[in-house]
Amino acid sequence: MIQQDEKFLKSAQLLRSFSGIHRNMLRFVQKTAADHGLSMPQYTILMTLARTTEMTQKKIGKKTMLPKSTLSQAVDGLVRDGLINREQVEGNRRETLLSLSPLGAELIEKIHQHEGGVHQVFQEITESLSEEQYEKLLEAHQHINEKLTNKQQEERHKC
Amino acid sequence: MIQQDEKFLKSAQLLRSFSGIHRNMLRFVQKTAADHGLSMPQYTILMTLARTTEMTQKKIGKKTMLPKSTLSQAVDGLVRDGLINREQVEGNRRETLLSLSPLGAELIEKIHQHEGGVHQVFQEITESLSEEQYEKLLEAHQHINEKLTNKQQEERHKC
DNA sequence: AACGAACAGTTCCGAAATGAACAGTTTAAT
DNA sequence: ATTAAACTGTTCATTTCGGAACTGTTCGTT
Repeated sequence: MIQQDEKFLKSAQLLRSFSGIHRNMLRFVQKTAADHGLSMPQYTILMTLARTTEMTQKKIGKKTMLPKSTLSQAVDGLVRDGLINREQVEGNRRETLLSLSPLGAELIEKIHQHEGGVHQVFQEITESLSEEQYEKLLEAHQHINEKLTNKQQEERHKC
Repeated sequence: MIQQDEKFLKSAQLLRSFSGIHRNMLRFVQKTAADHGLSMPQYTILMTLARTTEMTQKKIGKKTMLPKSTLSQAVDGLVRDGLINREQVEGNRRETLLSLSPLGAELIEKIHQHEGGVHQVFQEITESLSEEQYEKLLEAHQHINEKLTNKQQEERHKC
C-alpha cells in the first residue's frame, strides 16, 4: 500500500513537471503569437506548416487536434492575411490543400529568429544540455508520447 | 552555418516533443474535467490545491498563471459547488485563503483514481520507465523549467 | 445508376476565457 | 495624519473558442 503511494507520487511529480514546463512555455508562445498578430490556433497551424510547407486541412486537424470549426476559422484568417494559400486538392473536391505563401514563410522565419521567443530560448536550453541528456530526454518523450497515443486509441475503441 | 542549422533543428525537435506530449495529455485532462463537471481553470485550481489543501488566491494565481479575472470566476464556481472554502486571511483583508472542503478532497481522490484518466495513465507510464530514465527525465525537466523561469524574469526586467 | 452512410469543411450560436475598469486594503512617504 | 502608490480580488464588456447542425463530396451497396 505504501508502495502504491510511492508510485502515485512519482507519477504525479512527472505530471507536474510537464504541466509546469508547458505553462512556462505558453507564456512565451502567447507573447510571440500576439506580437505577430496571430491567435493561438493560427500560430499552431503556421508552425505545423513550417516544416512541410504544404498539408491538407484534414491532416493539420489530426496533427494539431484543433476542433474543425476552430481550424476552419483560423485558416480563414491566415488566408485573409495572405500567409497561406488554400486550394482544392487534385481529384478530391472534399479536401483542401493548405500551403505556406512566401509571406507566411517570411513570418515563420521572423518568429524563429525572434529575440526572446520560445525558439531562441529553446535553442539556448538545448545548448545547455549535454548530448547524452538531450538524447535521453527525447527518447523518453517519444516513449511517453507513444504510450499516450496508444491509451487514447484504447479509450476510443471502448466507445 | 550548417552547425547553426543543426542546433536549430535539435531545439525545434525538443520543442515539438513537448508540444506533442502536451496535446495528448490535454485530451485526457479535458475529458476528466468535463466528466466531473469542471472547467479547465477549475480543474487546474483544484489540482493545485490537492497537495497543500490550502493556499491564498494570490499564490494560486502565481502557480497557475491564470489571469485573475479567470481565477476569480473559477473560484466562484468551486465555492458554489462546495468544493472549496473561501475565507478572509487573518490580519490581511485583501487576500483570501482558499482551502479544500471534504467534498473537494473527495472529488480529487475520485479524479486520481479515475480509470483511463491522466493520473492513471501517467502511473502506467511511470512504471514503464526505468528508475534511471525517470530520474534523468525529471532532472532535465527541472533544469529546463529553471531556465524558462529565468528567461521569463529577464524579459520582465527589460520592460 | 441510385441511395444511404461516412467524410471534409463551413456556418452559426452559446459558453468560456480574458482584459480593462473598478472597489477596497495595505504600505510608505511626506 | 494624510495622501499617493501598489496590491488583491471582483465585475462587466468583449473576444475567442468549440459543439451541433448544415452543405457538398465521395464511397460502397444494392
